[in-house]
Amino acid sequence: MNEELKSSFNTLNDAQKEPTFHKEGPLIVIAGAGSGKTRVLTYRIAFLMSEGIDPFSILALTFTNKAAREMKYRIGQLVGESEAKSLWMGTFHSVFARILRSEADKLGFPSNFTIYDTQDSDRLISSVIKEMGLDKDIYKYKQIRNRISAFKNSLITVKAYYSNSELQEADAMSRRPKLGEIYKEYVSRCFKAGAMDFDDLLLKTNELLNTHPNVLAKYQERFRYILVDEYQDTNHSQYLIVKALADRYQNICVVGDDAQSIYAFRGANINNILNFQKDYPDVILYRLEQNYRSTKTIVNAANSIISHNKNKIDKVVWTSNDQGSPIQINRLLTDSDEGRHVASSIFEFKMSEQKKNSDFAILYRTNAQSRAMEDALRKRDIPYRIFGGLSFYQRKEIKDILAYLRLVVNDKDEESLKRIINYPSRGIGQATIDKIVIAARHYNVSLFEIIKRAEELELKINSGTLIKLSKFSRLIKRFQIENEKLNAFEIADLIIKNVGFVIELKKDATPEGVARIENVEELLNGIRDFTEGQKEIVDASGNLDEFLQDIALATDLDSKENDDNIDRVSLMTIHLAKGLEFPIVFIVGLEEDLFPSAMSMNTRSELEEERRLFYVALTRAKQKAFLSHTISRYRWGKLIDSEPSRFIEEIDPKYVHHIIPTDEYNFKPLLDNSIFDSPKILNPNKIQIKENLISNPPVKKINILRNLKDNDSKNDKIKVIDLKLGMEVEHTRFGRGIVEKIEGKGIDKKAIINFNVHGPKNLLLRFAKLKVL
DNA sequence: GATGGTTGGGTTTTT
DNA sequence: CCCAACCATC
Repeated sequence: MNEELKSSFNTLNDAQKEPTFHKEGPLIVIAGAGSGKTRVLTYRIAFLMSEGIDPFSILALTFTNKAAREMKYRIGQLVGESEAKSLWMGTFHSVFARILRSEADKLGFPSNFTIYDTQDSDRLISSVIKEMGLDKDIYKYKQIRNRISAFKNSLITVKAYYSNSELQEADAMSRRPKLGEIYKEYVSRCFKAGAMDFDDLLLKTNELLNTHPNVLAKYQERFRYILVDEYQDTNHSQYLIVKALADRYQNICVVGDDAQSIYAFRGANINNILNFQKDYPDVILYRLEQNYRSTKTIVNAANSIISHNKNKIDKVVWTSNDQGSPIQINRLLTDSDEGRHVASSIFEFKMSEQKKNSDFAILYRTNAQSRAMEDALRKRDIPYRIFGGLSFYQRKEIKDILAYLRLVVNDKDEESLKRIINYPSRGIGQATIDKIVIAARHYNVSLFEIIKRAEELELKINSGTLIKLSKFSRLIKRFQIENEKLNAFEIADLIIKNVGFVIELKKDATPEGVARIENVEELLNGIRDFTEGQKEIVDASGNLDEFLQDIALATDLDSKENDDNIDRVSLMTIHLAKGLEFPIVFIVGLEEDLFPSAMSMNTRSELEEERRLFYVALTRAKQKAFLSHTISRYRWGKLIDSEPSRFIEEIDPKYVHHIIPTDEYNFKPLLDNSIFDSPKILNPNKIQIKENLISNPPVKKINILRNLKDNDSKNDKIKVIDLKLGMEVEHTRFGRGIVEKIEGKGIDKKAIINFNVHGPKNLLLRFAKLKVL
């Protein structure tokens, strides 16, 4: 080992060194938040390589491709870039997709199989339900998709389903006796389309390893050292893959934290980590409990939250960092107030403490919450970046183009074909497609095969439509021929020009339409960059197959980040924030039914997962954490009252500081006349007691606004702007508009105002920031 | 038979 | 607010 490497190993603490230098045999690292588990994995791989182990025989499975890239880079810095390049590193999905492509023939799939995303799966399931003549209100495609996904993640194939009477009975009981048939048809349609969904990438890997002992032996020999990050988030299917591959040499290293298990909804099984010691009796368990990331306040507050969970491995996360400042809890009136509060806090921090935008993160439970934050940040001219949500590759205009590209590579891909056969509109409608579908089922061939041979088959399609079909099939065939000669960029450019996407999109001159054209340009630029990049890789061709494979599993978190260095605030869901850290973190929307989500309050285990999610959120913060909740929030375009999340009370009160801002518009007058009185800092428990006194008998849902109203109806001090029909008004956000309708009385008075730019809006006047002109 | 407008229903989290 | 299914029109 060279001196330089040796000295970098000395930056590890003793607890971290032990698993890093563990040589042979299974090990598990239970690592608390911020305890440097990524460092351990990185250094461990560097250590193995410095011991002379071939990087080609090391497999490291990470949770995101970005994490893999970063780790590879850091290992490259430690042991040399060229060495690090040969490491097998990536997500389960991307690593095994790659293996499946090279072994696809053994499973009867083409090596350039298509990967169906969730939307493709949904559409396929919907059409199966429709074709089977089932009631779509009973057989809801989303529920069916979730159930099929759960089956696949537990390795319950169609065959296994039919030999399990319990599952069948459960479905019969829930009025879905045909579920097995849908499952069967879905699987067979995917197979015929040469397509795998996300779950198949794992399921088929299991199938491959189970049914081909020679293939299993090959990969067991190759991957002599296997490392798995975020092991608490693996599902049964992933667990079995790892178990099979590690069986020969047992050099398996898993790292995880049961307190951060937040993917049970996707089939993650916390027992994988809890039972690891049973699977590998010789395992050595290491614990990393010292947190290097956060202040004492944050670490202790997080511990106090997680102590409310019953199901957990006992460990004590501690830190020798400073105490830090208390966690601030802010109560705001509405979601837009919450946005303003976050934006102005960031603004003030930047002024007073010289912080960069990238020091801040805003974390939320659902993607929909980003909007209020974006609006407020934009108003303050604070640059931001949103991670997740609708990813670039999921946008309609991009998916349309990708559908052409996918169809050219794999013309059996039914979902792609259906998507673009009449886009841009070429006069091939639903009735024609239905006939083609029937014929395809009858002859047991793909839809495209039928279209190619439409004229020779007697399909009862009129001659005009037949000509249109033949034109379409010639178009695709021409692209296929060109694709043999061209690289990804050239063929994509050719297709986009020939199909006339841009002309189609230019019909829409709205800002959104213009943005779509820009997205198409961005896609082309992306393909060009990809093609250029592939030239440097030895075995790569830079053709369309490779590009589609590359993007099929790409996420926003993976791709966009390194392409610009603009200093921005990060916005993302808590799920996406796992593994990341920020000096200052805002966790917004801490309200019952939102966080914890209304969907996860049925069982204790679901609630515990929400609590772990909150734990993850809080432990992202290095220096300061701000929590906020609102009294009412727009949901589905309606104002909904909300009560504070139970999680707020679960934090040990020693570490929190409740704040009611007084500078918010409309907020102070309300307070002055109400139960809140003057103190700025108050204890939420007190409020609750008072409310319960006011509204007798105690109401289950604490409705602060209603209580205020009752209080105020006596002295009637709330001022609601006086509007009359036809008045012209100005709104801080929507601009100018005309009052079209007024309804309700007093504090509940609402008005429909038709805004010049934003169209008609129904506004609650006690909140609306309106000025009469 | 195709197209476009309207309505009504549904929204957790992600590879 | 966004998407899918439905219905009326060309």
